[in-house]
Amino acid sequence: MELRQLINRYQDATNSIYRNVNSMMKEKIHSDITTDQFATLQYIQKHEECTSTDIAHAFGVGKSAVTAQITRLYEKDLIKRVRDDNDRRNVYLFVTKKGIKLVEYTEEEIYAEIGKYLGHFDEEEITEFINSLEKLAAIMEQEDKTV
Amino acid sequence: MELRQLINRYQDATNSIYRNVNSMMKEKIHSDITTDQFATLQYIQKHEECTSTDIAHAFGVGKSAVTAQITRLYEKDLIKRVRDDNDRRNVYLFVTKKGIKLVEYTEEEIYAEIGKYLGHFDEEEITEFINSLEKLAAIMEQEDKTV
DNA sequence: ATATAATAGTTCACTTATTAAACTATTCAT
DNA sequence: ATGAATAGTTTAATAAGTGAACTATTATAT
Repeated sequence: MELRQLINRYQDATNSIYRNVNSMMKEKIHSDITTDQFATLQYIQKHEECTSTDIAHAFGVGKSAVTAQITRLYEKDLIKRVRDDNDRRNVYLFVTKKGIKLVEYTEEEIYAEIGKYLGHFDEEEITEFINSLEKLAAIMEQEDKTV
Repeated sequence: MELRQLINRYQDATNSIYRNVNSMMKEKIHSDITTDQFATLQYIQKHEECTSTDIAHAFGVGKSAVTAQITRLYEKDLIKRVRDDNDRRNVYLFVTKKGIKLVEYTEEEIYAEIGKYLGHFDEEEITEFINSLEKLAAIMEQEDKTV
């Protein structure tokens, strides 16, 4: 099997998955926030007390993009901004009660949906698959640093 | 292993891969077009004589988004729009010579890069991995239709 | 001790990508 | 021949991103 063909298959499959995950997420988010905003909210919930800079690194975007993003969440009362009194440059981010409710409810729905998909795979196939994904991710991160 | 954990691992890995692929593509596209624009250009090259509607379906976006997208490519002299004389509603899309050059050159670079990543996997692991990806994609497409 | 660097976050101006609705032009169907 | 359907575009709005300039604060180096 040729590299070129494998890459095309990889591209087609990941594009299709990406598109489907996105539209599924849109369906499951019963709120006026976008999938991007939900991803950021979810990140903040999983990394309480994180900063804008953390998010910028995690998502690979500039700080100004994050400011805009978290401002949208802030205006919807989904997150809190808490200035550090020891180092007043830092602003720590927290999810509000309203935000936690939204994340938890939406995650339930999304997990149920993904569970349905994964029902078509047996345990071994899933773990092998995720192991390969993680291996690929790790290689890419490394390759990035050495450049 | 719990579903929730598997999903988190899946999410983290795919996010990381998506981010890395994107930034790698940005590096490799030696032109003033975005990764989205390149993806559209690549699609047109692989599906010569396709229409805006085809692209809208393939990428899961509205027709007006595609009009905007292909207008950007058109203004950069990368594609041609050819009105069908038998059914003058249709506009068929073609990549110009300049566009073909850009796609071919960039694909070389991207394939070389991805080849480097895949060098860390053995043949069997890759095909298993891509098979699982395609299976997941197929399941999602189906699930979508039944809803 | 103070001037200079660095860091964290925000603002600003601009571009890209997207949506939904209204619109034009054309073809199909009864 | 009229009304419905289709293909594509335009328009107005929003979201998301960049990069540069800016504010405020802290660290460092002579």
